[in-house]
Amino acid sequence: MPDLNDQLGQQGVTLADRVFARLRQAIVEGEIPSGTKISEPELASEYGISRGPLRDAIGRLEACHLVERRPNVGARVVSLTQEDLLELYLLREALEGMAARLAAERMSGRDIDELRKLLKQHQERAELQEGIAYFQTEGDLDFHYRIIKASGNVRLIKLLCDDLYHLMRMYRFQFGMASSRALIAFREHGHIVEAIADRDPEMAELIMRRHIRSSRINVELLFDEKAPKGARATPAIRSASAANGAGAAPPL
Amino acid sequence: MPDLNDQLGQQGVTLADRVFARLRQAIVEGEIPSGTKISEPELASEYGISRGPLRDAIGRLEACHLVERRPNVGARVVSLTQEDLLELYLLREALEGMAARLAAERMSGRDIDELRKLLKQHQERAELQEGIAYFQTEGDLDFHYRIIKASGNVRLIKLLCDDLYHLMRMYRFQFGMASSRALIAFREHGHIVEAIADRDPEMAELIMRRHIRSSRINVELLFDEKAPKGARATPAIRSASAANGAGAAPPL
DNA sequence: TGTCGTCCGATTGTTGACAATATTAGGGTA
DNA sequence: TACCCTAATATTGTCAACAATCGGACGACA
Repeated sequence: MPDLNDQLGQQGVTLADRVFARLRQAIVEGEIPSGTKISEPELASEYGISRGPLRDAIGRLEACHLVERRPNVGARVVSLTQEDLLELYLLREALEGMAARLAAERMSGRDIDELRKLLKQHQERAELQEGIAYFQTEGDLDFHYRIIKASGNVRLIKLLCDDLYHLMRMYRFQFGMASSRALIAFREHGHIVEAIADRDPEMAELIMRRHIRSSRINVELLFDEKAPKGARATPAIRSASAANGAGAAPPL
Repeated sequence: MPDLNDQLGQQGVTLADRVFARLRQAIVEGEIPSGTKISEPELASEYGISRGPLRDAIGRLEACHLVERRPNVGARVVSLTQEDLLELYLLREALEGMAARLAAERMSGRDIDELRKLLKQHQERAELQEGIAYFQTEGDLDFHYRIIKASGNVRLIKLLCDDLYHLMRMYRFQFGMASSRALIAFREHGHIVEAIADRDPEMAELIMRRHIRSSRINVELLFDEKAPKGARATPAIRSASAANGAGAAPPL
């Protein structure tokens, strides 16, 4: 599982960079639950740094919509709403459809082979775990991630990988994923690869869009049966290491 | 011409907010040319503020891709490349196509009338100036802006209006706009409104996508004849008030 | 003469203290 | 008892100084 956006390899890594990456992971994985107030003095002392770089990091979190900030009040971890998730799916449908089309046009033969290999790995793992863990292990996001990168559109890649996908992961950590669609989704992935291998951009876009649309509708149904009215998200997974008072946090 | 994103009306406006808005405008409108190094001490003294909020503002500029930052080196105003502009158009095609579809589904009748009125105003002005100034006066962006907002998709709106559109404006200030397409574009706007008024989402998306694609191809041709090889942008418009040494900058 | 290494200056990253604002607790009054 | 006003407290926004890093100039050496 390659890191979603590896900022390794670049030269200088500042303090704010590290605390940003760390906070993002903590938020996405639910260690800091939705709606939590981000206290600057508290976090600063926990990480053993000053408020300067911390504020910088919080600013970046705000930029990718993981926290919301109000002047003179503070920042809170975003509260994920049903509507927001559906909007996210609509966006993904348009953007990843485009990515699939571009990938079919520009992806190298070697990368297509790599993609096939990835699916084969997923298949073995999926068979092993009887299809229940395809989403949880993020094999799904990994697949989508590769196609996005294969699009070659720098701005599209940044947008999806740096911003939207962390939000998607956050939703998955909170709500879990319906495993009923795992097998279907896996097959659809296969069809997408086929379309790309056939160099059929329109087909690749079509299937990708349908793929994401199906996911969205599945989520909609899930929401409707669980919470009839558009209710806020109540965290399902608990923080593993949120209650470890002071000390905490290995050095950056 | 309403402000693209009015942060008026909200309560507390911090120093960083104001300097951010100001810097963004200066960059977009070419007052601070492409590729310029952003010197923190210099700007801080010019605006009469400390480096703290200034760094915050620069961070936000980086978030919307108006400046690029390297650790321990500094920030530079982005250099607009031909490839980047074409990527931008591809993104717009997907996103605004989606916006037009959603607008056709959800726009209120009253807002449609408003949109018609806007086009009528544009027509009068366009006739007055013989079609040459449709793009320059940003009537074009204004039209697109309304449809985006009418989509009702909060995330889509933020993405397009807060980030991508400032970049588009920056390109227009640098390269100017081909006025040859002004009349055509105006007519296409009319068709889009008709499709929306007909509550025909598919048609609205189709026309919007074609509209933006035509613009892109027009830009491509323009680039090809001007600079055969993918050359960097050389600023065409000069800063009006860049040379006013010290003093400068009315208070924030 | 060209290249490498070192040093210096300047800029950025970071820190801690100060000022301004919002939240909350408490008391007074209708 | 409920509501409003006031004051205390804590948090955020801002500032100025310190430390770390980078870019360029100068000079030594092949």
